[in-house]
Amino acid sequence: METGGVDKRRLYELLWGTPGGPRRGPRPTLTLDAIARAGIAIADTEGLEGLTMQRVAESLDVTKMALYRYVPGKAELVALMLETAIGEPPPSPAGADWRGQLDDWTRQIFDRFRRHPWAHVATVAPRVPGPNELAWLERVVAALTDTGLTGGEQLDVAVLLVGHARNLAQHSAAGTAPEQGREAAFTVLVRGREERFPALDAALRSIPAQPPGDQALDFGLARILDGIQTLITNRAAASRGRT
Amino acid sequence: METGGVDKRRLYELLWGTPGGPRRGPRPTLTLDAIARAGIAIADTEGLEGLTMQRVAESLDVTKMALYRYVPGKAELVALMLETAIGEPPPSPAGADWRGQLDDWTRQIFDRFRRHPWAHVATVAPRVPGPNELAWLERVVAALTDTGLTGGEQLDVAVLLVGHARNLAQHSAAGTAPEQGREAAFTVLVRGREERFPALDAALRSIPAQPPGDQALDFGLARILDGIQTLITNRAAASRGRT
DNA sequence: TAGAAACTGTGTCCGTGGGATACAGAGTAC
DNA sequence: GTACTCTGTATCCCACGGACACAGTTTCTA
Repeated sequence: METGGVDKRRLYELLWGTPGGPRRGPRPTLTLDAIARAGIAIADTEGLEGLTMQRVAESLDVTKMALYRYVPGKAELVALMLETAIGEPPPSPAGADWRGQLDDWTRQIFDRFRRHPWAHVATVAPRVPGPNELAWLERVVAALTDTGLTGGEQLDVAVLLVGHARNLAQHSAAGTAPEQGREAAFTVLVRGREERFPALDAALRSIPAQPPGDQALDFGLARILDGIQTLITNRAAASRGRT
Repeated sequence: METGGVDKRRLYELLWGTPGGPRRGPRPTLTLDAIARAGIAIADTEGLEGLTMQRVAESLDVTKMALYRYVPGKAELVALMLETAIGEPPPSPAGADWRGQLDDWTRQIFDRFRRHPWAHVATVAPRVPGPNELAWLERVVAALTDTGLTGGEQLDVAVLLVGHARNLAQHSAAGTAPEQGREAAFTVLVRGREERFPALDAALRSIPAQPPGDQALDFGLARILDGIQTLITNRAAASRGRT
């Protein structure tokens, strides 16, 4: 249960360390990558609660304790899984402006989070970011270079976008459940209590059916990008006015 | 460890049920509210990992198993804690337009999430919303009535805002740690690898010092509200053009 | 070429935490 | 007063994370 204590020193080595030269002793039968992928496979289907050192070991045909030769503990394993699951960022769309790049970026990372629902939980606690995670961040900042935004604002945009993608991926994963989306649950709860939630009742009634795709992702992303657009435009205007 | 299985039937009764009439047998020594508050006190200081049925029971001077007379399990306890910790939504600011209301709403719920960092984790899994949670949602939808947005869009706005507040509350809580904010950690990692993360390096260099307050919250919130503003304006213009 | 050193995988053990179950006492309805 | 029902408790079980000592294997060195 002790998933809170993370050995930062060893975790850094795990994420950023190089394979290293020849070593003495018997050859390792496993690799960090194989362990991470085995863990990802389990967590993808059963969630982080179903992720057990025992089960990871079983799927690799080793004993539970053998894993501890590679990974300090479960918390570090999850961190490694996260870095592997996110992977390297895909190439930016060629010839796109900042808006096109950020739009694509957000959908790409949304896709990663949706494929690995446990990643949301894994990213809640403050953590040591891995190379892939920093590479994704680099993309956002690079897209915003020369837009007039400060460095801090560029990072704020990244926080805003990844937060939205992560949040909506969670909703999307929840919608996969047989309960047919959150709106249905809301409707059931509001029914019979319309006088207590009048606006909510009206809103729910106006929704024709379960919207198919990632409508909430699109909606929020468009609002956010519009808002950034406004800032860039206003700042450029102010800058021109000052000179 | 079995925190995944939630008894929806009993959870609904727990959150929405009425106290009920006189019962036979000895009087209960505890109340649901007292249990929830005891759990909140523990989780606020030690996180959900430190929340143990044993510890909750100890702080109430009862046996661990006594709690199971009130709560089906730990998962349901956390759900009850969440509903209690969020509480009823505060009154809307008088005379504010939709933007003022949503701005205030977001900061209020941000405050709740910041005071109870475990709430982020507790809201990851799909769950049965309680009366307080629905009341908060009602506020957003009510604020957006008569803005021209559809019911679905009003809900999307709520998702967007609560996601942002929750996301930033997590960052804020992480900043409370002695590590002095995430930017510092990024800087350390980027140092020596500037050729790999050039844009990120430039952005980090341009940040003078740790910004004091909730700058990222303000930034994202302003962008989101600007984006909603744009949508409302454009739709109103289109509507006028059509008539 | 023979240790010696270092590393890997394993078996065993422990602490902790969630939860089931059976039971004794307390309070209420008839 | 008696039967019924509800409460709190004591005891038990199992799953899981992790420590530790040991045996086997490979490589470096004398």
